[in-house]
Amino acid sequence: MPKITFFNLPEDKKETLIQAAKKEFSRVPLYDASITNIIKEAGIPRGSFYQYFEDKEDAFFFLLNELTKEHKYIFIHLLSSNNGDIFETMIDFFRVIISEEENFNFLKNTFLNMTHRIESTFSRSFSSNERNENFEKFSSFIDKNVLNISDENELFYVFQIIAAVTFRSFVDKFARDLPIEEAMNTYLIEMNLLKKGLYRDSLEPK
Amino acid sequence: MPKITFFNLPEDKKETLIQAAKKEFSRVPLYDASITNIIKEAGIPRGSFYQYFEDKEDAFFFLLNELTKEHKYIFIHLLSSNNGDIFETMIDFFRVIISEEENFNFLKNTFLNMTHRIESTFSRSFSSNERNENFEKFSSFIDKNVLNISDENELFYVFQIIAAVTFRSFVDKFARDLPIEEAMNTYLIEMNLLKKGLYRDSLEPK
DNA sequence: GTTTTTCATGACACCGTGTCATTTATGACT
DNA sequence: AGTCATAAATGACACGGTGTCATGAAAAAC
Repeated sequence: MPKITFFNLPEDKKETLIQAAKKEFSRVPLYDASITNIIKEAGIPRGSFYQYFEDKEDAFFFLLNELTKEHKYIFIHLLSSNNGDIFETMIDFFRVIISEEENFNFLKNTFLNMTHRIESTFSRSFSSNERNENFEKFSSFIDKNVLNISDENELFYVFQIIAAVTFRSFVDKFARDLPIEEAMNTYLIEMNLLKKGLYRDSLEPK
Repeated sequence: MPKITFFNLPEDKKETLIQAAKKEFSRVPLYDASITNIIKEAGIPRGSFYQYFEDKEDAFFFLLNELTKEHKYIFIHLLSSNNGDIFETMIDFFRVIISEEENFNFLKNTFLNMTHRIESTFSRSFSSNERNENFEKFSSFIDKNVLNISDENELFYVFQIIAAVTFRSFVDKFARDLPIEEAMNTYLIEMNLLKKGLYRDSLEPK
């Protein structure tokens, strides 16, 4: 978390700083980003940066968190407009994220360098890798009737699977610079395979 | 790829260097690793390191590639002993990898900092995110009768899905330091969900 | 208007990387 | 066994980036 000093900053200076950081993290991934570039862009002295943030990571995760909050809002909205259908929601959500122009390069750098720590932060937007408040909250919105689960417990694993495949699809989209429709087609195929299952039931062939 | 000079090295010196690098990359992930530590451990001057490798990454990916070759060998062996059943094979494979004592910390650091580049390298052991020779080769070993696919083309996506979920399970195991049996249980549950499908067919309720 | 707390600033110490000029080893050819 | 050419070894050093800290300015409190 940024230091209190950062939050006390006048709105415009804060915004300048945020934009400068965003620009640098859009240029290169976290580990290649340089504080020197950020302060040059923002026009502040080096010492000030450390007045506001612990370090480079602190600034990065602050931005990522902000972005994630927006995504979470979008996700909940979509879930409700799809009447709790998790698959339809994921498909809509996938399209929204890969269509974002504003954050394209930031997202690209982030997805292509998705450490576990980054993934955990990002996951908060639509699922979670731990059973926390978030999971409980989302869980209540989900239509469980259409899911092939025997108890509430299995829902957690269903989430995990969908999240894993979705993450991978994001990475693929950015890594291979797929056009939106091509990424969507692939994602749709994978979601359908997930729905119907990968295994053929030997009792009812075909 | 390491430079020719490295491969020309006498076997024992090469081995010393490999062990030193492995030790450093087991201590910390790629980006935190220091060449200084590696050369100190190996007892060679700084300049020599650059005689052998392009840089830190070069050494890391060399090690990762070596490890991946072993994994690939294990995977093919398991696939054959399971008569081409991809699910049984993955489950055996998962257990083998998380049980490795020798490379535990190296793997942990690698999985928790799985950039796209690292994932691509690692993927070569059991699948691939591109349709390359590897995929074709593995494809021929797979028993497609038990899979719920209509054509050879869908097999690729089935692979993608299984790989995504498996990766995520690896990361989870290392991130939460799960005991082997607990990680196995979770993995089994997820593989079963993948097999039977996440969606309930509304035409045949329950 | 004085004291106290908060914020701004940039020089600097520190550390790691990658380079390069110089030295040393190897070994082929005569 | 000497000359030459190629390959390998070496460590000092330049460069660049990070984080700190002492000092000064500003704001707020009283």
